[in-house]
Amino acid sequence: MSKTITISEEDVKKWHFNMPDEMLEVVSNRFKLLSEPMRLKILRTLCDGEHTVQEIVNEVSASQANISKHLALMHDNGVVSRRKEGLKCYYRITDDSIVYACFLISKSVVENLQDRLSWIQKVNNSMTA
Amino acid sequence: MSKTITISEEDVKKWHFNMPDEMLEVVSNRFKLLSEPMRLKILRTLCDGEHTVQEIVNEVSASQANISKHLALMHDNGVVSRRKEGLKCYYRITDDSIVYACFLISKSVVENLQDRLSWIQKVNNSMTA
DNA sequence: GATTTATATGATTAAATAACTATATATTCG
DNA sequence: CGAATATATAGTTATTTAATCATATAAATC
Repeated sequence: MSKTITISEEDVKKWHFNMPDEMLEVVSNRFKLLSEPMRLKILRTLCDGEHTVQEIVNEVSASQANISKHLALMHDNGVVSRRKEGLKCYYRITDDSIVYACFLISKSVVENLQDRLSWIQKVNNSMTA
Repeated sequence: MSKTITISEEDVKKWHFNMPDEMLEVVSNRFKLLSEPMRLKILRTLCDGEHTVQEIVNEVSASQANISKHLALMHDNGVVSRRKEGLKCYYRITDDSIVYACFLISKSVVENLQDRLSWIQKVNNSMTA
């Protein structure tokens, strides 16, 4: 039995009616947090559970300082949580809904690309016909 | 009967395993597109159907040039679609999954804020007790 | 065809920020 | 205590980009 998340059209209606400008600012910040490939790589790594900074550094091949800054930023914004054990520091994704959102956006992007592809193919067919 | 979208844990697992670096770049671009308050305001306006540029300008109170640029950017990326009728140009949201993602992210942000609030309240209670 | 209206586009400026280098902190072990 | 290891943090630089102003296109109306 798999955990699922369901969003209804009413939920979305609520979004559009209840969202004041100030809230949109906060939401846009969260989107900005997810708008860096490096941070998405980190999140992809953290998808299967907690990892140390070093493990992440090795996985995504970037400098330790860079990874630390990205982790600090995401931690400040509550996207990842931290647990210290001796010298090591374990990071994990705070809330799965972030990953769900990543999935949704990816899906949307792929659908866009497919739509364009089918147009190109139509044009291509009519040109080679 | 309401339209719903459902995401399972398996979907998310797929995300994390199938997502190559190049795809993460594309996904991060989509997130970047949603990381501007002004563009979220535009999308909030477009939630209830298509609107002309002027209608949007009036709704979000920004300059026409600014709105036009944001709309052009979102159109280039397939987030909004366009329909011209005489002098007027009607924009609409191409794919509802964008709005679903906005809802998910908003939900996540609100949950974060609530968690913090409950901590603050605990501390506050213990200090005033 | 000239004017008005709706939208788009170029150029400029100011602000945000990712990556890098160097350094600091903090914990473990000898 | 001193050395080694793991992580965090300043400071700098280069790049990106949102907003603005001015102008261009393009359709409708007189």
